[in-house]
Order: sequence, then structure tokens, then C-alpha cells
Amino acid sequence: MTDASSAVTEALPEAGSRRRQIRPKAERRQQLIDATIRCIAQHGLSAVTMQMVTREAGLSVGIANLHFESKDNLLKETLRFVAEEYHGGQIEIMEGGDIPDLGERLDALLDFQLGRGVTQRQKMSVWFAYYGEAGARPVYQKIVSTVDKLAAQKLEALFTDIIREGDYLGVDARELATGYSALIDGLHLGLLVTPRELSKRRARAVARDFLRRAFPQHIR
Amino acid sequence: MTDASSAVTEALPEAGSRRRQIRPKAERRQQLIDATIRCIAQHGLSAVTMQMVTREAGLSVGIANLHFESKDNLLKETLRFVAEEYHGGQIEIMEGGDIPDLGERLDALLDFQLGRGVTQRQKMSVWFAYYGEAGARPVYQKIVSTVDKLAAQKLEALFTDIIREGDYLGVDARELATGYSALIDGLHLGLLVTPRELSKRRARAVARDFLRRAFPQHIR
DNA sequence: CCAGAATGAATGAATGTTCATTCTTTATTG
DNA sequence: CAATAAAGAATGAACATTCATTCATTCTGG
Repeated sequence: MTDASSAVTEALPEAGSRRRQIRPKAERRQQLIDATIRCIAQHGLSAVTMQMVTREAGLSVGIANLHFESKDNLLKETLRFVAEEYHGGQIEIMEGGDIPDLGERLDALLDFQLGRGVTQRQKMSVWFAYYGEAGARPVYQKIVSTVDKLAAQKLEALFTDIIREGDYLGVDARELATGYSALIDGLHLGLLVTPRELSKRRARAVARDFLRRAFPQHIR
Repeated sequence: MTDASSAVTEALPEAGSRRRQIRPKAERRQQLIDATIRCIAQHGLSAVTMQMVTREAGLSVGIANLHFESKDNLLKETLRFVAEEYHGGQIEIMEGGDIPDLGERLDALLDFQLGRGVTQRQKMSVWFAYYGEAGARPVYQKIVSTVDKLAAQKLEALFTDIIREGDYLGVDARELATGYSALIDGLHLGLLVTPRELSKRRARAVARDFLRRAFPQHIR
């Protein structure tokens, strides 16, 4: 990893202090947000310290307050990033010019929501760490509900299209969309808290079941 | 607000210092746990301090470490209390000798899970505060999953009975139970984080819809 | 050579925990 | 029954630690 290999016998620790680098602001910000995500996932939101985050990022303590003005702000921006990444991904699929077939589009959505590897678990941790504080922190509520509202609209629109295409009777798109979103959230919770009881495989089966019961012609 | 109007000019604050009372250990423990719940709901788990909790309980700071040995332990016991109360209530209904009719029993369960007033919201806050930390704290995972596992079994048993009674075909009790639990969790999240978008009324409608789709003969 | 990015020791505020002391209750004794 | 003592519940000032934030200084790239 450490590409250093200078001739000096000592006094220049290889891993301890890398050479100081100057990078553009945007890059440092992302670097710190990424480190924050890892720290929250590993230690929990309430245990995260600035020292921890900056060490994880391989930077000094002062830099966090240079690029974000406070810890509060760093945490806020981290939430915003995760929220926008998650919801942005969903929205892209749902608008999906890529996938014309509506059933396939649903499948792609489900894949996105319950697929992926380790990374996804990290994001989930962050996600729910903030949810836990949201009851007491209106700022968090606002960030989440802003992106959430848009995603909910897109999902409702997709369901409306599917209902029209399949001539499904007695199915309310809005209500079903609320249910599906809640189901996915709940499954995420299960995956996070009781991974022993609920495998990713089973979570997907459960979600597919929900969709199949509502849209039997579209889901295998 | 201040109902004080005593004749004494000063020196004897009415509300400031009540007479010291000695109460049994169990009572004090519960008093502190209740105060902890209110503090978490109002300020968020990460902002809770011992001073805050003991002041809320109307007691001195030393007492928390007298009855619980540490803050960590107080938080752990608070989670245990909330978890057992919530899951205990569910289990009682599901075993329900009180309600012979299976459809009515389902309704009662739903009422318990999504009904109630302000109190419920407090408990929800606590619940998800811990979920948020659970990814990083195995102790929390264990407490939750222990009671959770039992409730899941009871729910599966109830669903099995209903499936048998209604001769429902192609319905897997275990999978459906997982889905229903996840749905309820997700609805709780929605109620907590985006109360503007999701009313309690609509949450109940969504959950009923889920059940009706699975058990049409049992739910109206 | 300079603008400004980066550093990290220093600072002060906040917090969990301790424990010597005070107070209340209960049991005992004369 | 009153006086007294023992037990232990309750208090809160003091302490040690941890943490976010600051800023004088150092260093880098252009």
C-alpha cells in the first residue's frame, strides 16, 4: 500500500505520517463523508467522534472543521448524501427509459433495494442511525422527507401504469405504494437487526410475493 | 404556570427541593426507565445524559449509578423493558384465549400495533433509536432478537391457523408472517419520520389491505 | 514566492462516575 | 411508648476523562 521507500534510516515512519497532500475542496469533502459513513456503520452514530472520522479518512482533526463548519454539519451532509444516493438510484430506475417492460422495471427496482454486497449494509446502518434520531431532530426529518416524497410519487406513478396495463381491479396505486415502501423499509430493518433470522434471499422472496399478489400478470 | 404563592419571601422554594423520599429499589428503577424513555423520545438517544434523565425523574444524579451500575446498563435495561412490553402485548393477543374468532384476533393485533395515542409515539422513538445503534452494538441485537423470535413464531402459528381455516391455497405462513412484521415496522418508521405524509389512519388502512389480500374471508 | 490547504497541540465545555455525607425508615431496647 | 441505633437509600460536589473546536504554524503546488 504505502508507496514510500525513501533512503532515510528512521525519523520518517512509513505508515504513520504520509506526505501532506493538497486536494480540491470537493474531493476532501467526499473523502470525509465516506469516512463518516464507515464510522457510523462500525461504531454507531452516538459513538462517532471527529477524531475517529478524520483518522479513518487519513487526515488531521482540523480539516473537518475547515471543509464542514462543524460536526453537526458533517453529519447532516452525510445524511443528505446517503439519502440522495439511495433515492436517486431508485428514481432513475423507476423513470427508467432503459427498461420498457414494466414488470422487468419492478424487478430492477427490487434488485436495487435489496441487492448489493457489503456496501449496502453500511448504508443501511447509516440510514437507520439517522432514523433513530429523526424523532428528535427536525433537520433530519426534513432531509429525508424531501427526497422521500419524490420517490413516493415516482413509485405511485409506476404502479398506476402497471395497474392500467394489467387492468387490475380494486387496487389503489397510492395505498399500494405506501405499503411497498414500508415493506422494503421493514425488510431493511430486519436485515440489519436480525440478520440470522432474515437472509437477503428471503427478504427478496417476501418482497416479490407482495408484488406478485398485487400484480400477478407482471411478476412471474 | 408556577402555582407558587406562599407567604415566605424566599429561602424555601416550593418546587426546587422536595422532601427526600425513600422508595423500594424496583420502583426507583422503573421511575428511571420511564424518565429515560421520555428523554430519548424528546432529545434522541445520542443526546441523552445522566443529568437529563435523573432531573426528568426528579432525582439526584448519583441514584442512577446506585440502581443501575452505569449509563450503559440503564440504556440496556430501558431497551429490554420497551422490547418486552411491545412484544409481550402482541403475544398476549396472538395466543388470545380472549378472542376465539381468528379474524377478530387479527384485527385486535393490528389495533395494538398501530393504535394508541401519544405514548405509542414515545415508544416508537425509543424503539428506532436503538435500532439505529443495533448495527454496531450486538447487545442490542440480542435483546431485540430474543423477544422478536418468539413473537414471530406466534404470528406464524396464528397465520397457519387462519390458512387452515380458510383453505387458502398457495400461501406460505412463514413468508407472510415475515412480510407482515416488516410491513408494520416500516409503517412505524413512516409514522415517526414522515408523519405529514403518513397518517395513523392510512397506516392502518395499508396494513389491513395487506391482510385482506392474503386472507379475504377473514378480513371484511 | 505566495495563496491557501493542512496540521495538531492547546483549550474549554460537557459528561459519566465516585463517594463522603445526609437523611429516612425500621427494628430494638429500656 | 419514647428513645435510640442500625441499615441503607439518596444526595450532589468533585474528579477525571473525553470531545469539539480553535488557531498559530507549516507546508504545497503553481
